[in-house]
Amino acid sequence: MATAQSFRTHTCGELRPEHVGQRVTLAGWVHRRRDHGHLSFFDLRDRYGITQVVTSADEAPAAHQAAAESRNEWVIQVSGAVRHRPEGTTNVELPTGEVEVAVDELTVLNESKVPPFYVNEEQPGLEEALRLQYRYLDLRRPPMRERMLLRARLASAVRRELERDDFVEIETPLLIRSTPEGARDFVVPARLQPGNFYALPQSPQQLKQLLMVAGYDRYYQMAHCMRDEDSRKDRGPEFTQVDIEMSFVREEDVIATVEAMVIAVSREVVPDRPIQEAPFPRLTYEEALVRYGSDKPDLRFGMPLCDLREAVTNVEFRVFADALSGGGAVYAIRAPGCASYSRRQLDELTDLARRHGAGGLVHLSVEADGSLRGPAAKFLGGAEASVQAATGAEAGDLLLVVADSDRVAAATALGQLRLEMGDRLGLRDPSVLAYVWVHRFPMFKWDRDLGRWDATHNPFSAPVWEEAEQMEADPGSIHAQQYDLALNGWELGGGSIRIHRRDLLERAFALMGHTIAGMRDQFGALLDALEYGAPPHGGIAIGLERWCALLANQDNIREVTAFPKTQSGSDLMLSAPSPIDDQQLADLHLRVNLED
RNA sequence: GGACCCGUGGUGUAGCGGCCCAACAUGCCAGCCUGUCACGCUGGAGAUCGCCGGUUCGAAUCCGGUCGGGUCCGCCA
Repeated sequence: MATAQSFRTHTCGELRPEHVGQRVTLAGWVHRRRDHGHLSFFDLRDRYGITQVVTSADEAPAAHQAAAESRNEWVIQVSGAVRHRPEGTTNVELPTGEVEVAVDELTVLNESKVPPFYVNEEQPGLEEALRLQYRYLDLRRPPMRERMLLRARLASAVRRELERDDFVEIETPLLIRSTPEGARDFVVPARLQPGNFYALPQSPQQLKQLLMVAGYDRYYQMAHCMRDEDSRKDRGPEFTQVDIEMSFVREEDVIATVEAMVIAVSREVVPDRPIQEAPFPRLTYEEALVRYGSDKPDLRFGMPLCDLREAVTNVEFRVFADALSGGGAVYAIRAPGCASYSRRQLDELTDLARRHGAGGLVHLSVEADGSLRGPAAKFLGGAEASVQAATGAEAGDLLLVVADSDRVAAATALGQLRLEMGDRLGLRDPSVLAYVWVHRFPMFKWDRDLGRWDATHNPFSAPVWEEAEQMEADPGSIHAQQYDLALNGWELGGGSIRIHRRDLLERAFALMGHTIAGMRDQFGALLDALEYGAPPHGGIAIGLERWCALLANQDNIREVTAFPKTQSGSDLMLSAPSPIDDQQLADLHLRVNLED
């Protein structure tokens, strides 16, 4: 309950029958007015709710006159007695719906222009650009307000859980050093050091590891991070991560600690959303890839990928044979009851598969007599039965098959089709929270463009200790102590046990083509620190906006961000970015070159 | 860097070569209305169809470009 103030005695979400008879003062926005001439009703709104206030020409002529002149979104202050609404006129939709305020005094605190969109109604088709331009009005709208309050409760619950568990919040700087690893940096010119630049953090990765060396063995922070990369609905140029790091822990310990926090927070913040499975299931990266075609699988539904290698091994169909002989794979999913899909629907699915890297899509309908129908059916030779056995297909089902000489490409393309079919068949229950850990990622992947091995995740991640010796001998075979947390098909966060010994970190970096001098230059502080008693440590970072969006059942992080950027990085309200004037440029020793 | 979709009174939509100096709903303004809660009734104002150029006798409608927004690939953890 908010502290009492002189402007108001109560909020607009507060009054109940127990207040009847009291004289109260409320202040808020005119949400909607219903003017009956001699009697008028106002819904008065603030962030706590809506209360109906009434003016009457007979009882309070001056207030009634002021009410008649008031308009939506004006800010007014009203005083009067709380009374029961007459029999049969209560509003069960409103928590305050049993009472109303009989206004005897109305003060207009500020007028409002007619807003560019409805503040008092949901408007599904409303142009997002307009909402962003007038974000302060958009944020007034109850659904947006609920999401902002949910986000606040989420962050608050996270803090409470972590602090209860002895974590300390430590802020790290926003002006740090640029490193070429990872995403492109946002950069800030250093006025006092002409020609030099700070970078804004992509994450406080090195700093939190240094805090471990410093002995703050349980650190967390609501860390603002910036990455100068193209936006998506689940990522923007700036975001907040729940950044966590712990010392004297193994992978088990971090997972257990974070999982307990996530469960407690979820139950507190969205008590009506069931957690599908707790303890959270754990999949290795390999299992996730092979069963769901994703390293962030949506476990709310089944429809697993089926490996058709055995089933089609003797089939002469070129698409399959080439994929298999090329070291690839043939995977299928079974879409129950979709055998009657139209040409158009199948084309859409084929297009989706292609967009996600598949060469094409083979579709087979299971006929009533058990035979398979489809353009590729005639090439299957005698393999129909084995394909059906491998997929469990029954009459009326649709089989979607992707073959590729790159097994990861085949699986991920089909993984996208799985999600699409999950949507089309309504299998992705919007109420359920299906958290899942994915771990044991390959430590390195071969980067064809760079011609060298590169870290699959964060370059500071430790290898599985028992595998570390083979690092140089067979980089592709070893795994990182890396774990991602996924929720309903989104990557919520990721972390790892870090390398805490300098020699091992140098070996890992060397493998990725770094020279000793280059390492010293970019990561000197961390390398040095590892020589001063760095404890074994590891952590995780959870994307707050993604988590919040999922808890709010939104599929876009802008819906849980107060002032988001557009896809092209603009702030439509502030008109940022913008040019700066010549004097500012001169102070920063910068010259703008807009050629090419 | 690329692909696709969207852009018509304040807002959301319809119109997709002449019947459109543009229709509907809502909002807005005015009048009436003493129990409404998307109050109701009556009347009124309001857009040259994102912008530029082209095709055509004729363009909101077709074509090209451009700007803004979105989704996706690349990128990004």
